[in-house]
Amino acid sequence: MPQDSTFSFENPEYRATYWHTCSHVLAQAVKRLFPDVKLAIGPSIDEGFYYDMDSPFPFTPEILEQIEAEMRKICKEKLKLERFELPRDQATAFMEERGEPYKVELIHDLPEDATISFYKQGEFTDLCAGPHLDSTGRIKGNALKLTACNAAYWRGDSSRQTLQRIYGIAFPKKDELDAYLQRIEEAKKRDHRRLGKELGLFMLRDEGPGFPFFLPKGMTLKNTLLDYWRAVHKKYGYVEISTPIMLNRQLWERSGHWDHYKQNMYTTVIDDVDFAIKPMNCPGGMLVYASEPHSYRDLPLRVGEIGLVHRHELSGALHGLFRVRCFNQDDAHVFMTRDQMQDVIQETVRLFDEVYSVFGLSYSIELSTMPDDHIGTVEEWEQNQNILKNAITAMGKDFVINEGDGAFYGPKLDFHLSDSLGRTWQCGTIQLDSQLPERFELEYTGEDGEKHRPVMIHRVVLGSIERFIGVITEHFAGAFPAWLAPVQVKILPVTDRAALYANTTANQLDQHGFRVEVDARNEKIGKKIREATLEKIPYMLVVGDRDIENNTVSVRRRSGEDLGPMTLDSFLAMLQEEVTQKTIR
RNA sequence: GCUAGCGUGGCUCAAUGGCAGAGCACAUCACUCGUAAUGAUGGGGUUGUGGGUUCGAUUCCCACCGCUAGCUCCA
Repeated sequence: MPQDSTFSFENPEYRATYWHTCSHVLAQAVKRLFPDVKLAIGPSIDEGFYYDMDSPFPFTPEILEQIEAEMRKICKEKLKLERFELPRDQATAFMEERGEPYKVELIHDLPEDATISFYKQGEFTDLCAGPHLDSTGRIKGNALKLTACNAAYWRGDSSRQTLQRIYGIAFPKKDELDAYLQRIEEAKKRDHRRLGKELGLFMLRDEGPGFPFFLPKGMTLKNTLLDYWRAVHKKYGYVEISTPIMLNRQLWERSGHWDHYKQNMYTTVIDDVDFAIKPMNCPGGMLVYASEPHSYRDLPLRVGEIGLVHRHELSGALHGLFRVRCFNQDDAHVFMTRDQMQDVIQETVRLFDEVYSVFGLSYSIELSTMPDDHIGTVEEWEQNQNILKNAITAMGKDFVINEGDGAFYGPKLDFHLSDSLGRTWQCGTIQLDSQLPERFELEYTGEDGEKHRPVMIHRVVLGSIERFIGVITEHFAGAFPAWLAPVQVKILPVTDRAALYANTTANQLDQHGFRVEVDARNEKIGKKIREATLEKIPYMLVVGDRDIENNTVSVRRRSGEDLGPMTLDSFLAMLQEEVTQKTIR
């Protein structure tokens, strides 16, 4: 591939090609150093590349350095990459001869009419569809780094061979690699597990793996978030309920969870009857709907629930607040007639837009379609998928299709928010469901006086309150906007003489509903400022003799901005405005 | 669950087959100070848990628990 201006590293296709060729260089280096290692697959990914290999020994950091050095050599050798094709039987023989069983399996599984192509660079040849750079000399050896080595299952199947995956990253310039590594370091600093500990938000203990404890400051954050959630939902016409955490087996059989979700459910026996702790809120919600008759005039009926659910996740999947075994879903079920579906979905997306914009979070939408393990007919699924598609298309929103990833009861729209590490987290979801109303025989009386079956959506905006708190902790690097900050104002008396004035000021702020603390320790003002800044408290009020005399407070932001002395009333007005507007600064 | 690595005061981290240490935090005392760390003194640890090897284990070995990275799965 020629390296002219159309093939800049900014171009995603060129970048993928560059990284893909890097993965071949990686494989070549490993084969030179360790001929016994068997090669599996080695693609480019969003950030860099990897190669899966079957090795009789683990790749230690020292070995990775050796491999990296060999890769640099290969780049310097400027080996030409040459493509050639072979018919299936010759291709198989070629890889069998080289002792590459994984490649043989890949060839075997290629479609009948597939072109089987290879890329050769020096003594090394790999099965590959391409494309590739024209020479290993195109790769900048000193801007290349192997970043990790981890386990991966052959073909992503946990019942098959565990392979070792070597990850790498590469750029055309050394400073771009340095900037990338710098960015990873920065991201580590805002890891919500670290900040959660430093800021006293939550903790995890060996006694309850995956079951987070919320500490006073984290609880304030969570409650403030929920206050906002309730206000928004009230505006959009929702009512709120709460359903039990544990319900009997019969209910879960009726909902389908006992058959489709049991491996993730915590169960127990009470008075010889099987019970399950709810992994989802829907069945309880169905019982509430079914508890009284409904008219078409009530629809759409929007019923919200902050529901605590428990799911038995694999121990290796647990990750701070991002992946836990018990969490609160900001759930809601909207019951409606079939012809209200499009409107309700659009209204829900508008609600999502409103909420996400408050946090300054961007998202992308994924449409997940019928999985293998599903209930309901194919026609119904297609019809429902089209309703979702049409609703968002009409709003001018883009989406990608995630084939076969729907819930077992219906297709869904997933909203993926981006975090500071560039990872995306599924938070919001809108799931269409005509199955549960059927199973629970939900009804409403139509205009015609006849009984009809409603349809419903399950939807969450924040997804899991816990995960969302993790996401925004990283997003804001712990410096929450004033409306959310667990402590909004810290009052810092300069000397003991200002202690009384500090307390009076604190009381006034408290009476106006602000969250305030006083740092009355016998420490220098510099130290108090330093610590309040590290605690990421939005506003510091320094009060000393001068302020007492002039009846002022000296205002400083956590950013270091010194707003100077002002009356408490001016400060109150400023803070009130910032909190009401939910300003991000 | 799988593969690899890790587990030392509240936190961040040293050290060693032979008396377990530092900084921060905490407590006490002095200092009363105006925008990112005042000083001194002191208390605090069965080195994740249980076994084993050894004269002696925090260090070596085994099992279990938990954590980290990734795979798988997912809000």
